[in-house]
Amino acid sequence: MKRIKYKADLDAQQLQWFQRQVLDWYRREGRDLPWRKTMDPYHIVVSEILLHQTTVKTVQPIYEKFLDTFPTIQDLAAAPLEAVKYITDPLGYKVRGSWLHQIAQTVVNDYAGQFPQTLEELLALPGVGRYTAGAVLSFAFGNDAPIVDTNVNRFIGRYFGIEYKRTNAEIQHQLWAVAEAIVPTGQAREFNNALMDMGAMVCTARKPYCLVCPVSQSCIQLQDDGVRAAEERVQYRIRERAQGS
DNA sequence: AAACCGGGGAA
DNA sequence: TTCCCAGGTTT
Repeated sequence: MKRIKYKADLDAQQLQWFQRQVLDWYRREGRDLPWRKTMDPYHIVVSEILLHQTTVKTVQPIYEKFLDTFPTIQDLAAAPLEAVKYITDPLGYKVRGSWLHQIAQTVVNDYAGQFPQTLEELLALPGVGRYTAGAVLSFAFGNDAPIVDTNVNRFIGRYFGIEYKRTNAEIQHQLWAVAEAIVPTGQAREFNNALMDMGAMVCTARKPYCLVCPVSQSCIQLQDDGVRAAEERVQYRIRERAQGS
């Protein structure tokens, strides 16, 4: 795989290989998470907003408690804001409780309880940016919509040789363009989850597990780091394993 | 483009 | 202690 900046740089053959490797790995090693058992857009939105800058482990019990307390979007819309914040505030970023409350009221009052299914309408909801909108479109509605969260940002940034740590507009545009170009037709739900799990479990922020990465052989970042860095990375993980996780 | 919001876990 | 976490909004 060559270093790419635009989707025109993608080689169709190599892209197909990449998609296959990532999907196969996901079917073997992917995480089984509560919000992956549903396609209800209400459940998806709740999970995604709770997951903003918040770890999966921290969110899981809160997610269960939230839906247990507000089983339907009508329940959430009718609840007092304080009851919502009581559950969500302990996570930090305390504005998220009111975001969810407002979203519920908007969907119930303006959309007859049915979530909007267009990018534009979703982006108009409070607390819903490009990532969350893409998550709803792909996870709930099965659209071939891309997502770029911190995991995807890092994984495809490294693999395709994009300077993912820089936050300027051009880099972000490139990452989104690549994320959109690599989604396999009709498989966005599974593939987007796979990309996130790769970022969370293999292509980690610190000390990535290149040793067990299914696409390491064509990773630009690994090539740039060189053989010596790659070897050190492997040795680090071997020592770690010897000490017993 | 940079600041801001935040508690919690891992290194 | 620092770094990082399924981001988005405001300045």
